[in-house]
Amino acid sequence: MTRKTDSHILNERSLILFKSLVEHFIQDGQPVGSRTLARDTNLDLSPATIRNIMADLEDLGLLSSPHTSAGRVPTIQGYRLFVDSLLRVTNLDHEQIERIRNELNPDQDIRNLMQKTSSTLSEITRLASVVTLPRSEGQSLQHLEFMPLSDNRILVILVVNDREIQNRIIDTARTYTQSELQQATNYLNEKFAGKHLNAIREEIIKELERMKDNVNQLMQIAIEMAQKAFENGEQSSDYVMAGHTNLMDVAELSDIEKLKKLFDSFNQKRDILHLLEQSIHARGVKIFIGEESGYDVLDDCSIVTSPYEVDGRIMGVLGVIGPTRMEYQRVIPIVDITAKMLGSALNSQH
Amino acid sequence: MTRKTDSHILNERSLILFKSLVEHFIQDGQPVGSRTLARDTNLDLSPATIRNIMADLEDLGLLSSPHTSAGRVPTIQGYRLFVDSLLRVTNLDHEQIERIRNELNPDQDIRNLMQKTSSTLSEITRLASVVTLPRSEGQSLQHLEFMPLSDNRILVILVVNDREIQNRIIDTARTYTQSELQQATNYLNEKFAGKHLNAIREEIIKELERMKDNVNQLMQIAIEMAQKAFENGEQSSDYVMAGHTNLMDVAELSDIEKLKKLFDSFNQKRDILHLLEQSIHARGVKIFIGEESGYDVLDDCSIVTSPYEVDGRIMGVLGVIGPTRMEYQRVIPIVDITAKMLGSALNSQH
DNA sequence: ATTTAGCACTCTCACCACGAGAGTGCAAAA
DNA sequence: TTTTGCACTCTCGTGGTGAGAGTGCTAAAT
Repeated sequence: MTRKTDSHILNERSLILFKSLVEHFIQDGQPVGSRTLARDTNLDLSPATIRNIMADLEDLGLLSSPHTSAGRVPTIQGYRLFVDSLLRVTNLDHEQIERIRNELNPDQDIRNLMQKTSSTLSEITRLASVVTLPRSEGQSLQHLEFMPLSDNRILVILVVNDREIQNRIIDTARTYTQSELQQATNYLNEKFAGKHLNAIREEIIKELERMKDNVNQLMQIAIEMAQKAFENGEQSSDYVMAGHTNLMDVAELSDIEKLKKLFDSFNQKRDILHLLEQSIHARGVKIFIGEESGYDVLDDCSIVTSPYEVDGRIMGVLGVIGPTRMEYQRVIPIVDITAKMLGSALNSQH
Repeated sequence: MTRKTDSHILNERSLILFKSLVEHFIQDGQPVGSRTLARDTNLDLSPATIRNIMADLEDLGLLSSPHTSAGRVPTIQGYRLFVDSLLRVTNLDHEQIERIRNELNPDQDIRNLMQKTSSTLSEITRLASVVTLPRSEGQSLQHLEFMPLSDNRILVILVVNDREIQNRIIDTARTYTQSELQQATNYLNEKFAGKHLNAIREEIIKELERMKDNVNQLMQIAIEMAQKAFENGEQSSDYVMAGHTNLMDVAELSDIEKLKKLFDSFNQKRDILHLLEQSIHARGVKIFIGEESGYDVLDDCSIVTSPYEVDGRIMGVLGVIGPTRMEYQRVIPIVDITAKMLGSALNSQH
C-alpha cells in the first residue's frame, strides 16, 4: 500500500462519498457497493475509482465489509465521524413541533407528563424512548400533612414543587392524639415550608442535636416525626419508557435472544440509568453509538439523549434508543426540541 | 369407520393415554408419537393399538397432527378437557407460599403492592403476569384537602381507603381566599368523610339542585368545588404487568411479528382489560385457552386468571399469560394462592 | 499521476435433489 | 381386540450448483 498523508486521503471527495454511503446504508440497511455509489453521487467517477477510495476509508477504520463480495458498512468510528462532522440536521416542520407542544400539556402531574413525553417521543421517532423523572434535588417543600391511619401508623403527605405529591407511611413509638398531630403539622409547616428537602434534612439533624437540652414537648414530637418522614431519603432515580416494541421491527435486532436481553435491561433499569447519567452533566444532545455505551446489550444500538432543564438547572434526561443505523439527522432535532419543550412545560408549572 | 358410542371411545384407557400425551407435549413441545406413549405409560399396549386410539381421539377433536408423519398435539378442545377433568393440581411447597407472603407486604401503597404482586407472580411462574388495580367502587373517602396552587388553580387531595391518595387539579372561576378554602374543606370533610365516592357524587348532584333556593355562600362555594373535584369520575380501570420478556423464550412465539403484536396489545391494554373483566364476575380460577379468548393476538396463548377479594367483595383480577402449552398444574395453584394472598394483604391494610 | 476497463476471484443465497428418520394407516395374522 | 408387518408420507439436514453481487488487481487510457 502506498503511503499517503491523511489530508490526502480524507479529502472532500472521499468525505462526500463516505457521507453518501452512510446515508444509503441508513436508508436501506444493505451494504453499499461501488456501483450504487457511482450511480447515485454526481461525482462522475467510475466504480473502480470508488473502490479505491473505499479501500482507503476501510484502512482508516471508517468502513468495513461483512464479507468479500458484499458492499461496505460504516463502523462505529464511521458513524462517529458522520454524526460529528458530516451530518446536516433536517429542520422540523411546524406540524411536528405543534404536536409535541400539544401533547406536553403542563396541566398534569409529573409522572403523567413524563409518560406522555416518552410516548410522544417514541411515536414520532418510531424508536424506543426514555425519560428520567426530574431529579429531586430542586425539590422544595410546599406543604406537609400528617394523617393517622391506625395505632402507631401515620400517613405523611408531602407536597413538593406545587404539584408533586409524595406519601409515606411511618411507624411511631406511640399513638399520638389528633391535636398533637395538628400542632406538629402547624409547627413543621411554619418551619419548613418553602425550603428544599435537602436543607430540611440538614436542619432536622441540627434540631435533634439541640433537643437534648431544650425539652419542649411539642417540638420534640414534631421533630421526631419529621425525622421519620424525611429519613427514607431520595426516591431513587427512575425513568419511564415507551415504544420499546418499535425495536422489534428493526432487522438488526431480529435475533430474539439479543432482543430479550435488551428488554430485560430496560426492565432492570440499572444499566440504562448509568448511561443516562453520563448525559446529565453537559448541555445539549449527546450520542452514544454502538459499543461506545460500554454495555454489551447495547452493542447494536445507538442512544441519542438530551438533558432537560428548568430555570437553567438540568433536571433530568430524555432520549431515544434505536439501532446504530438510525436516521440521526431526523432523530437528533426531535430529541433536542422535545427536551426543550419538556423543560418549558415544567417551567410553566410553577 | 365403525360407529361406536362415546362412552366406548372415551373410556378410562383412552383418557389415561390422552392425559399422558398432553403432559408429554407440555413438557417438551414436540408432537407425541405412538412409540413414545407405548414406552412411557404402563398400559402395556403396542404402538399400533395406541395409534388406533389416537385416531379416535383425533376424530373427537381432541388431538390433531401437524402433518402425516409427526406425532399428535392437543387441540384447544383437548386442552379444555385436560384442564377441566384430567388435571391433578400439584401442591405448592411451603417455600413458595412463604415467598409470596413475604413479597406481598401490606405496608406499601396500592400501586407498589400491585407491581410487586405482578413481578412476583411472573417470576414464580416464569410467564407474563397482569394485576388489575382494585376497582374504585369500594372506595370510601377518608379525608379531603384543598391546596391553592396559583390563581384559579387548586390542588385537591383525596385520601381514600386509608392509604390510597388521589390528587387532582381543578380550575376555578375565581380565586378563593385561604380561609374560604379552609372552611370549604372543613364543611366537606364533615359531610362526606367515610362515605363511598359514588354516594358522594350522587349527594353532590342533589345538593346542586337544592342550592338554587338556599343560597348559603359558604355551602355554595364548597359544593361547587366538590363538584369539580369529583367530576372527573373513576380512574379508568387499569393494570400493571410484569415479566413479558418471559414470553420471548417460548418457542411457539418465536415469530417476532406475532410477538410484537402481542406486546403491542399489552401496551394498548384494551383487549387484555376486556378479557380480564370476564373473569371478575365469578369466583375462582378461570382459564382461557388459545382462541377461546376471542382475540387474535392471543391465539397461541392461554390466560389463567383469578379475581381477588376483600371482605368477600371482588376487587380486581390477576393472572398470567403464557403459551397454550403451559404447565397448568403448576401455574393454576400459584395464581390461586397469589390472588388469595393479595386479598388478605389488602384486607390487613384496613 | 489518476482514472478507468477488464477480468478473475470470492462469497452469499436460493434452489434442488437426496436420504435418513419418524410416524402414520391399513391389512392380515394372532 | 390386539399386534405384526409394511408401504407410504412428511420433515429436515446435507451437499451440490449456478446466478448475482461486489471485490481487488493489473494494465491501458487520460
